[in-house]
Amino acid sequence: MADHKTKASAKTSSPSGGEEAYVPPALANLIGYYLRIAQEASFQAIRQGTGKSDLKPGWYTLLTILSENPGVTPTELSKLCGRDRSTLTSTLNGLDARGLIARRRKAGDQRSYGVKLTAAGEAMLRKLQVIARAHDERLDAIVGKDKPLLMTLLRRIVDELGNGYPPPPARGLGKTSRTR
Amino acid sequence: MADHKTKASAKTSSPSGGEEAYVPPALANLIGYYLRIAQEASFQAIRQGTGKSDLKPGWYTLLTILSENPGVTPTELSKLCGRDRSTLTSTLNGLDARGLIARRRKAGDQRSYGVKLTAAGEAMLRKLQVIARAHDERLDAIVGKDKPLLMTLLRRIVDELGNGYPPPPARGLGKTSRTR
DNA sequence: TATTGTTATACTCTATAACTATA
DNA sequence: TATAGTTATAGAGTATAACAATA
Repeated sequence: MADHKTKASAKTSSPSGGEEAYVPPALANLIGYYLRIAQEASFQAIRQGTGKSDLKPGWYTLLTILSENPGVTPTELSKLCGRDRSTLTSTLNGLDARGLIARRRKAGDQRSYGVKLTAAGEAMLRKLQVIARAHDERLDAIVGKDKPLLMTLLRRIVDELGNGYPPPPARGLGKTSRTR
Repeated sequence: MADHKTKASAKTSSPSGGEEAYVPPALANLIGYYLRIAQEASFQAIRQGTGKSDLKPGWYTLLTILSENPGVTPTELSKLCGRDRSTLTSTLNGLDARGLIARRRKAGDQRSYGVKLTAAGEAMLRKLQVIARAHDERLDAIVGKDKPLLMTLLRRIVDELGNGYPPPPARGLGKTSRTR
């Protein structure tokens, strides 16, 4: 269920947001826990910005990457955003259907194609940027002068955890496949 | 697809982890973006700890809350963890099936029941705690002396974003429309 | 009528495996 | 054979709406 309209007990709107989040004492000092709920709060705030509109927050990163790397192939794109290729197909279809991207057959290789933003795609990206910027300005205001340090710490977490700690199951010579 | 066994291009294991994450320049200075990828890296690292085992990382928070609030009802529990009640049912069933929790009918109200950890549930929680602690120690090592500040900042983000910013859509006493 | 737990359903995101058409 | 993109399928995770039992 979800009594959202049941009566006047009307919490905010989402079950997450609203009131003060209860934090289990045992978790209150864990970086990992706060990383999660802070990210959740942030993401949820963004959703409120895009709302029902055709702007899917999930597109933002993808459009940004496309904007900065016009002509990439889906496989390259999947590596850039760290997801499996197969997860991109339907999103690309959606973007294509909305005229936000153009797929152009590669000259040399008939199997592949390059993806780039259309004018509409660039426009959509700009709209999303406005939302993203507004959101991050709010975050900037919250963290204030400590932003540089916060960014440093988060970057360090990404860099140090990001690499396969349990070292690559050492399965043979990985022919240099690079992220690119 | 996912040619994980196709040949020697062998990345780490997950498409996410591995190599250095590519960060689109346009996003590199956004707190929200780094919040997300840092959280992703953290979560992914935890998964490596639990692996295939019967330990679902998602259980940790729930078991912790139950441990600290023995006897809560599902509805109370859903409020404590900020999710809709309906999302708890299947998880509780799973925990129950594994003998990790016990459901006991309430005396006063036949509709509800209290949930508490069994001995096995406490044991499972302890196992998860070991993993969580190890993980957070790694994070502690990464952030070093700046942990207190990092925690303060993350907490501030949660607190300030967490509350319904777009104030409750001011939807009047809508008691009318009910489910059925 | 209101509330509790549950069920049904759906949507997002992501993954693996297998398929096709090239190479 | 190996690679590129796609399809099929699956599984978390979460949401809303509706239901039956009980209050």
